[in-house]
Parts: sequence; structure tokens; C-alpha cells
Amino acid sequence: MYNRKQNVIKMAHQLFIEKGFQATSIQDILDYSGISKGTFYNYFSSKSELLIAIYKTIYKKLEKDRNDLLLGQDPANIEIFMKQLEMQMISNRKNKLIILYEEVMSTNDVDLKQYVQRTRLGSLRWYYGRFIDIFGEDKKPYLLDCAIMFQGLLQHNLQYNRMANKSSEKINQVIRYSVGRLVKMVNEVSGSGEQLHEPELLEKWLPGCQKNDFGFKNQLLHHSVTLRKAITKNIHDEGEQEKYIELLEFIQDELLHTSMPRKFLIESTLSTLKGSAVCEKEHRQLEELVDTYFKQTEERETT
Amino acid sequence: MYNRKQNVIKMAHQLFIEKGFQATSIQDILDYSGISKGTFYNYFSSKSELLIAIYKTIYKKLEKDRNDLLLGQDPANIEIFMKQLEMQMISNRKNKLIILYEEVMSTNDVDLKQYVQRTRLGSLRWYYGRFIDIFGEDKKPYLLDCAIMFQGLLQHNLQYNRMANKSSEKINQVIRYSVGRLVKMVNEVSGSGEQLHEPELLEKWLPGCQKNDFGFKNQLLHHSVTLRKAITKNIHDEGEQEKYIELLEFIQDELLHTSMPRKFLIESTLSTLKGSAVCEKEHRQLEELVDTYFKQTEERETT
DNA sequence: TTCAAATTGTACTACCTGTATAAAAATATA
DNA sequence: TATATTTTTATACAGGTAGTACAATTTGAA
Repeated sequence: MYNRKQNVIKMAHQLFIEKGFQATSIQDILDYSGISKGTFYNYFSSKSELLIAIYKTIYKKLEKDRNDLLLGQDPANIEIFMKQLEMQMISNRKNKLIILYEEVMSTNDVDLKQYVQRTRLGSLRWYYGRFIDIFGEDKKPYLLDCAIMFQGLLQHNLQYNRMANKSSEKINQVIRYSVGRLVKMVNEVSGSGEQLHEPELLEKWLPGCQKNDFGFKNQLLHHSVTLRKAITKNIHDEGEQEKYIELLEFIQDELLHTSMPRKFLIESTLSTLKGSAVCEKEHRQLEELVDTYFKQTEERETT
Repeated sequence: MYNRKQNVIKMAHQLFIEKGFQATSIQDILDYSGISKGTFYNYFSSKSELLIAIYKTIYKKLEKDRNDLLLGQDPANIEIFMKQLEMQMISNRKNKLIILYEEVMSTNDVDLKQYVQRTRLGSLRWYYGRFIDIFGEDKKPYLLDCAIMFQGLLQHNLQYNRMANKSSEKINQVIRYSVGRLVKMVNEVSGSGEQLHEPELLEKWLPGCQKNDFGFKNQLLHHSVTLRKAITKNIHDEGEQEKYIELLEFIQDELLHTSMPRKFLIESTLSTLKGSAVCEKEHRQLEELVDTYFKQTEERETT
């Protein structure tokens, strides 16, 4: 049962926030969520996999919220960027993500480590993309460096600010200060022409091809949101509705969060989705987007 | 036997570097260093305490090397600062300190966590002190902020640089680039007068009073080095020599690495040390330094 | 009602940390 | 050298964890 599993994820997350990942034993989770050991191992192959499931649910929401803030706004507007940052930092704090990250790096679990590493790189890529929006294409060669430094700078500022004002943190203030430094830094390095890392490295680290192309991601999210709205509006059978939305989410996930999206699966899912017969225009656009995506990927692979 | 214990520390460090802290069981350490369980628990009360012992030996060497680089040099010379950084980064890499740090944050061991936290703050304080040397007293209000940001910025630059050039890292280049950013940042924030954190926070976080005063630390180290030289030169009995050096090291350690140095202990040790009857001038200076230290501490405590 | 799938309880293996203790070995002392 | 003291060892033990196996039970859908 899907809800049951979801409930375990929720309960475990609570425990992890309270006691930490390592300190929470599987037995604790069993007691707290009221399931048996057998069921647990039916859901997850290990505690690590459960943690990944928690991460995924948090990130799904975070990415959605983050993109909602951008919806209909000028991507070059740095105030929007700061709002996005604040939203993410509050989410991180609430879910104690940073602490859970650090904990994870200790485990032996290779998959888990890799997952966290990819998430960090994903965050870096997001900064890089947004910096292009904000500072312009011509600054591109310096923007990976700036993303790297900004990530570190902001993290430290937040961490020590938290230590300084335990009760009343001023996340907003810290973000504004950090972004202030960032702006100067971008101007400075682009002015003097100093570069430490090639932005091409990002594609090497995160071989997701077009995923690095912000246009693709934005388009995908846009179509996805529109289709979802159409589905919830036009399909009244609840079961059907849920089914289509799940299909949509699967496509989105496969394209954005898999290193090698499976073409045949996506195409098959798309044709099933077509059966819903809603919002044909957006549907066609989505198909076209997927098409060009795979065309470009194939080109890339043969070179 | 001291050597035996030291050997265990060495062997365990090797294992931790190879397999990680968590992944190394106590049994592994016993097998690898050829001692029995009883002996292990005679030396250390837990694996965590062993790790702290490892940290301490590494840091003792690191601090010494770091101060040797400064010996007889102009503290305002930024090239020296970069040399110190490079030395530390190479040591960190060699000993895999960063990774071991991250691992530690996961354990339940409160003492261990606290120790690592204090070490990080110690590093921050060191940056702060050096920045005062380099950029001048008048920039003081902005230098804690800059230390915080520099710590994060440098760490991230190094981390991603390592990822980019797995085989041939360019630590020197990364440091030069990062310090370049730092210099501009200091000028910028001091020019615009933006401040995020009060430097006084450092004393709140690391209640070591004068330890934050670089003058004190430098003087102490200076006297210590001079006295040590005099002892090795003038005392020929090896046992005596070792005894006096141990006393000296105890005083240094108590003053620099304890949150509440014990006055009576230090004074007693000093008077024993006096018995060596070497280098009376430096001896008197050391006594005076300790005296003013405790006078200031008491003043501070009564306000 | 029937049947398959999910869930439970229980027992089990294998590993871990840390404690206890008597015997053996090394070291110091007389 | 002989004796006393400390250190080390081997071993067994208690109490905890992750994960497996499997028969018995419950659940949910046809």
C-alpha cells in the first residue's frame, strides 16, 4: 500500500530529525511507525535506501516550489533569486538536510554517497544556470567558479550566523549580504579575466546532457505543469486522474533525475498519456521536446 | 609503554585513511597493530578517543610547522600566508582530515563532535588573527566575516578542483586564486562598511580569552621556542632534558588548548622549570607573560 | 467465498562494542 | 637473582545492531 510506505517515510524522517540518522535504529523505525521488520524490508532494502526515499520526497517539493517562484517572473531579477534561496534555506533547516548530508558521508554505502554527491552537483548546476540568467551569457566562463565559491560562502555564513543568533536567525539578511559579495565577485573576476574551472566540467560531472540546458528543463517543467492542471480539471474520475498524473511524473523524473533516460519507456508512457485526450496542444509540445532531447543525445553520443 | 601506544595511533590512522573511521572496527585495529583488546581499552576508552589522539598528534605537528613558516618573517606578508595555507592543505589531504571530520559529525559521540567543532573554530580564529596581521587593525570589524567566507570559499574551490583534476591537483593555483578573491572582498566590505558578524563572537565561541590575542600566542610560542633551545643546549642529561621539555610543553598546551587553564598548575610547573637554571631572561619573560595573562583573565571574569 | 498478496511474529546468523577476569609476560625493586 | 608490581593476553560474556528465513495470519480484491 502506497500510503503505508509513505507514512513510514514520514515517521522515519521525524526520527532522523530528532535523533539523527545513525542513531536511529531500524527497530526504532519499526516501533515508531508500527510496522514489522518484514514489511520494512519489503519496502526498502536498507536504511540507506529509506533515506534516499526521504531525500527524494523533499527534493521533489523543493524543486517544485523553487520553480513556482520563477513562474512568470524575469529570471534575471536577482530579488527572485534571493527569494528562491531563502525558500531553500528554510526548507533545509526545517528538514535538517545539511546535518543528514554530513551524516551520510560517513556510511559505507556507496550508493548513498553517490546520491548525495549528485545532489550537491545538482545544486551547483542550478546556481550556474541561474547565474547565467542573472549575469548574462557573456559572463559564462566565470560563473562556475562563482557558483562554487558562492555555495561555500553562503553555507558558511549561514552556519556561523546560526551559531551566533541561535534563537533569532536572520536568514534573509545573510542571503542579502552573501549575494552582495557574489555580485562584486562576478564583476571582479570577469573584469580581470581570472578563471579557475571550465564550466564544461559540469557536464562531465553530471552527464545528463540537456539537463544542463536550462531552457530544456524550464520547458519541460512548464509543459508538465500545464498538463497536470488540464488533467485535474478535465478528468473527473479520481483513479484515472491519479494514474495520468503518475505517468506524467514518471516522465519528468526519468528525464530529469536519471543519467540515462530510457527512450522506449518514455515514448510508451507518452502514448498512454495521449489516451487521456486532454490538452492536445501541450501534449504535442511535450512530445516534440522529448523528441529533440533524444535526437540531441544521440548526436552527442556518436561524436 | 609510550611507544606502543604511539604505534597503535599510527596504525589506526593508517586504517582510518584506508577504510574510513566507521568502517574500521576495533577488532581491525587490534589485528593490524598486534595488541589485545584489553590493552586497547587500557590505552583508550573508546574508538572516538583514539581518533582524538590521532587528531591531536597531527595538529601538534601542523601548528608547529605553521609557526615555523612565520618565524622571523613579516606577518603582513601575504606570500607567507599562502605558504602556510599550502602546507596545511597538503597535510589535510595527506591525512585525509576533511573526510575524517565529516565522518565524525555522524557519530553520537558528543565529546568528539565538540572537539571537531572547536578545531574548526580554532582554524577560524587563526584566519582572523592572520588577517589582522595582513590587512591591519583598522579592518578588524570585517575580518571575522571575511574569515568565515574565506574558509568556505577555499574549501569548495579545493574540493571541486580535486574533482576536476584528480591526478594533478593545483593546490598552489587554487590558493592563489582564492586569496585573490579574499583581498578584493576585504577591500570591498571595509569600503562599504557592511558587517554581518561581530568579531567578539569568536571569544564567545572559544572562551580562551587572550588566546584570541595574537600577540599573546606569538609571545608564548617565542618564549617557548627559545627556552626549548636553551634546554637542549645546556642540559646534557637526556632524562632531565626530556623532563623539562615536557614541562614546557605542558604549560604551552594548558595555556593554548584548554578553555580554563589552571593557574596553580602552571605556576607550580613554572617554578619547577626554574630549577633548570637556564636562560633566566626568557624564563622571567615567560613568567611575566603568564602573570599578565591571568591578571587579564580575572579582570574579565569579574566584569 | 476464494485466492493471492501483503504483513506479522519469531527465530536465527553474524557482526559489533565494551566489560570482566584469571593466567601469563614484562618490568621494576630489593 | 628473587620477589613484587604492573602490563598484556586470551577468553568468555552481555547487550546491541542489520539483515534473512519462513510459517502463520491478515487483508483486499475478484
